[in-house]
Amino acid sequence: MTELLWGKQPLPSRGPKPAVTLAAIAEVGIRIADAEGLDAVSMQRIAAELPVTKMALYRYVPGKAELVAVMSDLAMGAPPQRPAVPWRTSLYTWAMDLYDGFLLHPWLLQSTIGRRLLGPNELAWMESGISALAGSGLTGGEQFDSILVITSHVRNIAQQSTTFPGATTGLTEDDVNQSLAEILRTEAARFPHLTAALQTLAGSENQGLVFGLHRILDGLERLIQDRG
Amino acid sequence: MTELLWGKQPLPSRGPKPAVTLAAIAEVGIRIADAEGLDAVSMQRIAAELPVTKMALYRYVPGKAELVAVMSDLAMGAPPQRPAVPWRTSLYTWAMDLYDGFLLHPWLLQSTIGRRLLGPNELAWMESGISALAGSGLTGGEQFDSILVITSHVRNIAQQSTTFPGATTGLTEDDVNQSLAEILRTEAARFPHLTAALQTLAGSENQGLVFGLHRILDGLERLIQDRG
DNA sequence: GATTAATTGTGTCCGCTGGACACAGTAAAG
DNA sequence: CTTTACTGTGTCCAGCGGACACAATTAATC
Repeated sequence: MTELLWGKQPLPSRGPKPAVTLAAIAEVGIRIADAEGLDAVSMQRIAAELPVTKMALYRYVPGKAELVAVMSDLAMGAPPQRPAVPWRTSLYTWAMDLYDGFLLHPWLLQSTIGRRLLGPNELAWMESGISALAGSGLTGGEQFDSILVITSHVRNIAQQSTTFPGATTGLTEDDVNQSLAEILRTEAARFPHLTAALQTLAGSENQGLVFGLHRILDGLERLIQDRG
Repeated sequence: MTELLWGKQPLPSRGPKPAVTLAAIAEVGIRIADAEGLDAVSMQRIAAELPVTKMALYRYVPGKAELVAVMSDLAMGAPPQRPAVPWRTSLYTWAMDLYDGFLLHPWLLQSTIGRRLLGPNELAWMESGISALAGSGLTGGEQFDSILVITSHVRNIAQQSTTFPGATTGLTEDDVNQSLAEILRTEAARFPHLTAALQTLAGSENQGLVFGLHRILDGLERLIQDRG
């Protein structure tokens, strides 16, 4: 599996030339996932857009799970190179870059959950985030935990804001709000603080993203200052 | 759908008595998901543990997605009642309670992602979290965003720490670490800061959870103090 | 050059999934 | 007693991931 992700496949000597490549297979999968969601990606579907049949794909990848892992690391891409700036600015930009990536390939939110082996691009993203905190005085573990908190936040905001084909329930944000309003019309007594909070809700684009990001960075700042 | 989640089903007058109930169906689903993961939950499987056939289930629920939604809100349960304490302590406990819930039913991490209609229990959790910030001086939107950040963090930590049947790739944390160590043995030059951070990594149980939680709460504290 | 061994692509088959649909049985209202 | 509403069952379908045997192709070896 690690060999697949890192492209360290020993190329065979004998036998017919392969008709396709793992990268080409993954790219087709990415195209389908981008257009119709991760659920639309099936071995049949991928093979249909290549000059091979479904079963031929299993010569390049052991199973669908592994293929999705390869697709994910490929779609993630390398993190943008940014000039060296203070850690706070650097992490802010890093988070925004990450957010952009998730908007570009929303299915990554599905495919990169839970414990998994890390590919070169995902590791490069980690390296990029960690490097911002390299001279901060935090321990290695704290650096990891810090970028983990930021990643979690970015992920969940992206998950909420994006409406990507196939994966969600097909509900618009208005549907949810309308359902909530209807419920609170009859059950407001059970949820007083929630009802009150909804009165003063002025939703603007990306507000949740920057709000949470600033709170996390404020918290990190306090820790770093206490250390220094 | 809202009627399903909130149990507002108009009970019919004529016709045969239903052999089961929606709640009973959902409970069987929860038992299966707890034991074997969400992927093991199928209509066949549920029906096999009930005195009905698969197709009879569709008399109680329109489809599997809706059933999972009902299961989720039911398994979530009501948030524990806690005594009134300062907002910071209250949110800390709230986050820990949430974490415990996710460990109890790990599949909730799968089933409660993305935009969805809210059931009574999930709404009660929100109410409980919001109420901690009711007198803090934050706006309603800020209160929402605050508990959203905390929820994101708790979710992602739970996702990482739990090894629940069927859903994950079946990798242990050692597998991941070993793969990482092997990669860095040959590719350390590409990931210098990451390699350095790994040197001073002292992983202890729940460290990531409390670390991130304190950073977020520190950030909120600063905002609240600035307001007051 | 002929033979052997390794590798690729194909076709067939399987169990499983969610769900559509027609139909028979049951209970209450008229 | 008839009508009406409702429940449960059996059959059928397309699609999924994948196991497996088999033919075709190519390079290394004798």
